[in-house]
Amino acid sequence: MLSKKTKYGIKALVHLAKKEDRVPVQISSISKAENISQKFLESILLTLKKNGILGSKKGKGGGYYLLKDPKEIPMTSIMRLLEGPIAMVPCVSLNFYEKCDDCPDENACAVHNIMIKVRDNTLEIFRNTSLADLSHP
Amino acid sequence: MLSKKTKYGIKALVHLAKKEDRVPVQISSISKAENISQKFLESILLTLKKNGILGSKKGKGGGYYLLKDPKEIPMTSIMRLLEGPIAMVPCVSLNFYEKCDDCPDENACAVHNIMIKVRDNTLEIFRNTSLADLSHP
DNA sequence: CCATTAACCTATAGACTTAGTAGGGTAAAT
DNA sequence: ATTTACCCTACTAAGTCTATAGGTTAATGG
Repeated sequence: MLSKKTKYGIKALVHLAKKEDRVPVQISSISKAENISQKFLESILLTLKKNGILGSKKGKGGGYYLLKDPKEIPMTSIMRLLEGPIAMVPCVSLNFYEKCDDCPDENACAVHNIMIKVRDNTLEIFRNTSLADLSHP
Repeated sequence: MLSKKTKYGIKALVHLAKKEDRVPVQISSISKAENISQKFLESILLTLKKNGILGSKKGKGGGYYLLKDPKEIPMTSIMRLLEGPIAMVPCVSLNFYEKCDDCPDENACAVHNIMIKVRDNTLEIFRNTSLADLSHP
């Protein structure tokens, strides 16, 4: 299940991508338009900023804006940043790998093998979908 | 992320599917072979029994056994039973649908639309994978 | 018929995560 | 100087996950 954090984060990014110019948008503005708790959204936008997706400007007329072209922001980055691993099991995760305690041999594990398939499939979708694709469906 | 409940459940089912005959296998036996806490496994097998996947026999020589041919048990059933929805968001779930509080129009929602893609892809894999496929890789 | 075996059932608890809330501090425009 | 809005820390209520404990019921063997 996708966390609300990720869901809200994506919605906010799409909101920003839909603006043609790069004029800063205020948190309160996004929060109202997308029905997201302002304080919660604040923390989400902050992590997006710290990870190089968003820029911000303080003071009057300030707000958040995209640092890159929406075409250059793939879903994989957004998901890994907000949600964490894309794989359903840590032992098949590319970026967040962890060995299973109970599994003596990964290659012989039925769960492992099918979850690799699922991961590859999901990854393919996320790799081929950018923020730009999300913004004009 | 896949819960341990689901993971253990799949492992136990594969374990049973690998036995050629339908002789009952005891919880303790599966628990040892698969490195699963016995009591936890007990509750998992019980829900599999209540939902028509497994049969059981009490007393000496008792245990759990598959009720159907492994070919006839698709991953979709196992996943929905143990893990719940296959979709990443309730608003794109076929069997566990729920409307989002924050979303005025599902069809206009970017998250909704990409998650439908992911769901369809994952579903295709799970539909075309049976317990038999898991058991001889 | 009685002892043994193993499934069945209920309750509970510790650890962890989620989805926020509260409340202020800091920097930059005007 | 004052407004505006970003930035940060801490906390918490609720829920889920992963079990554990302990007793009950039913089948089998002698």
